[in-house]
Amino acid sequence: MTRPANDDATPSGTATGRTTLAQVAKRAGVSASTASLAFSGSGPVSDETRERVLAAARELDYGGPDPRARSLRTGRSGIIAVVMEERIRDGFTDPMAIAMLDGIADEIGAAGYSMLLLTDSPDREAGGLRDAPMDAAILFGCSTDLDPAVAVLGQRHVPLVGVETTPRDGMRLVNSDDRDTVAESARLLSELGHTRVGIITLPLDRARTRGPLTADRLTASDAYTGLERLAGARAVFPDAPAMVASGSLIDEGMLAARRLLDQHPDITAIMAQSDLLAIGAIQAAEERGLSVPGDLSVVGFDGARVDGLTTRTLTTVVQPIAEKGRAAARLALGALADASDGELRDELFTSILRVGDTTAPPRAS
Amino acid sequence: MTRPANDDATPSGTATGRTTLAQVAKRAGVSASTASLAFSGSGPVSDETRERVLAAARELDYGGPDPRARSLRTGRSGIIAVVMEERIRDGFTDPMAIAMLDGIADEIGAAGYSMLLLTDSPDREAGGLRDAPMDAAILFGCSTDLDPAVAVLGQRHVPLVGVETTPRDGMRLVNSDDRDTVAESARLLSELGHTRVGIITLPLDRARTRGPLTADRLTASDAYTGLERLAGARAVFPDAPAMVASGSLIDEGMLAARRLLDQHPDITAIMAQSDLLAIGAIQAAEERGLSVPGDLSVVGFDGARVDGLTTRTLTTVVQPIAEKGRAAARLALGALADASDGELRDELFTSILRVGDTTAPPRAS
DNA sequence: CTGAAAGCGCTTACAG
DNA sequence: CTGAAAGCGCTTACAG
Repeated sequence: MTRPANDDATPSGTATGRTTLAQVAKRAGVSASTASLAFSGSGPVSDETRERVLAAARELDYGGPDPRARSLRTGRSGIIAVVMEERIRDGFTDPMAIAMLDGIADEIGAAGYSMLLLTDSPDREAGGLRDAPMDAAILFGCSTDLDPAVAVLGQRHVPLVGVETTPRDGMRLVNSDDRDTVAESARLLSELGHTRVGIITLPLDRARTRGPLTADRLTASDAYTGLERLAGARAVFPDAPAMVASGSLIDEGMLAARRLLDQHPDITAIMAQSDLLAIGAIQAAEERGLSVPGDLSVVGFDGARVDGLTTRTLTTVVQPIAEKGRAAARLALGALADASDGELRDELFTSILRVGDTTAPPRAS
Repeated sequence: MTRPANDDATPSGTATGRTTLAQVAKRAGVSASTASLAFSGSGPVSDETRERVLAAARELDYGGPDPRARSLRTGRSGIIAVVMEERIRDGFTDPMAIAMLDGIADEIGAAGYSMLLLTDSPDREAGGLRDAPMDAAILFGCSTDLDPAVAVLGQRHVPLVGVETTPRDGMRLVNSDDRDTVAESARLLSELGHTRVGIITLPLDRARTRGPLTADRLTASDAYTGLERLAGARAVFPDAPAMVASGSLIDEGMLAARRLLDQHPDITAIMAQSDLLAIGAIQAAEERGLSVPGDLSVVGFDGARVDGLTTRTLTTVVQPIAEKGRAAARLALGALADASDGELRDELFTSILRVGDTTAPPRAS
């Protein structure tokens, strides 16, 4: 729909004004093939010839082979797309998203590829998803609903890698054993003697609706990450009340914890589905005079290093987030190498429960 | 150098396996031109013909025109690059960077373009800067040194827009009046009665070296943003001691403030060059029993909404950061529309001093 | 080590 | 409203 307009100052048979490889070759007195080889370094060219070509390029102010033309010819654009389901402002307030993106960029950059950042906001037409050049795409986010993006990209036959998403046909996956590790942290609480535990979850629908988790909402949700972590907690505490946050934010953790403590004043521990939510829960507890972990134990998830919070060590599940990003990038790059795709396998990462100073036995009541 | 390898499963005269527009046209019984028009919607095609083409596409599982070919033909890739000088992990811990990126993405997306994210880390070969397709580039960061990126991109004749950077030939600029607004916040302190003020600055060199700002370091630095804000503060307090932080982080603000308070125990106010640094300064003050603003006034810069810090309102300079991002995107897009480039002007934004509850008269001594 | 030729898949004047 | 033709700028077998 909205697509770069071409105005009219562009090709139509006549030159565009820009220097081309052919012109450089002519000036250097060699063929276009040789000039091409001189630039790419991927063929046998005498040093002297190469020098002549590069000199000609300098004289003509030639900036190197046009990536657009190369990309058409080679069938590769050198671009890997990363698709987030939220707008940048929301997605990147989460340090986990940033750390993963960093891992992706690392691996992609080392392979000579660049990263195209696309958002799959529900309110916008597919945009870059439909039109942008890309050799593969990595999808991530809280995964409430990536179907539209998957449909568009699948239609284009772009190899797809999902991070923390529901398994889907024709899509490689990078996941971690969240359910198990959350269950492990729940058992820690259980062994400490806790029996009444509250849960703060990540968003469970696209609208990011806040509020108590009802049976209806649970059934309606398809938010992979949130549901997995919830299942882990409820494996140990089947009846634990849960409050849904509208994002992985400290402020959201505070809001949810306040409501949880209001509605269930008897809980002795809170399991938060992210470290930011956990930090918010701690702040909420402290603002009403509850000490952590004396009066309330708090468990997080992520193992995020949060700037400005050096005072205490959160009990949390540390996930290898940058490594997950790198794995996703490797899968995406791998899908290009093998046309056969057969060798590529989903990657399942293991996280580790780190016991900090925010958990303790419940106060004798 | 490192450039997507072509392996060998690619074009050489024979088909690549993927369906092409020509095949779709043939099946629909129309010419390639008509099929193209049916997809782009930019020409007169009867509804019935269009339907026939789209049906043929569906039957052949054709995902739409190949962006690589379109881009060669039209001379546009539909991609705007955003170049940060740091690695993603570092650049995106700054909420200002994220907010600006959000503004950029907004405007770029609305115009049907996508955003390529490149980093210009000193330790890596130019990477995407040299090879990636792009129609224009936006450069930002703390601007200690963007010269290498500018050189590479300039060589490629890519239109350039700099945000908060030193003016440079052939590059459009988006800046704000930081020097003036920082001076204004300094005058606020002065009018409250402060005479001994400490400054915490953003990084002033590529290595992001911490420590007291000496005359030598000041001379050696070319960090546009940091130097401008420093000049504003010293316009009012010429002799104010300054401590250089290694990033815009709460933890860095704490470190710098501690050293400042150690070395200059008589200061009654701290001017920080970012809100995160200011928050760190407040924490440092409180950890040694100084109350803010009773014992120490603290002024920030940015007007960032920092998650988890709802308790107080920082006195700070609020800059229209997302608007700056949008302006940068508009300039980049504008550079494509006008080949003539003549209409495009630098954009200078105005920030506003917001007086919060972290400033007060100095305690009578 | 170098050159001539073909063609990647599309879009756009142009002519009807 | 539709078709035939040209060509965007490059890279890559292939032949020498």
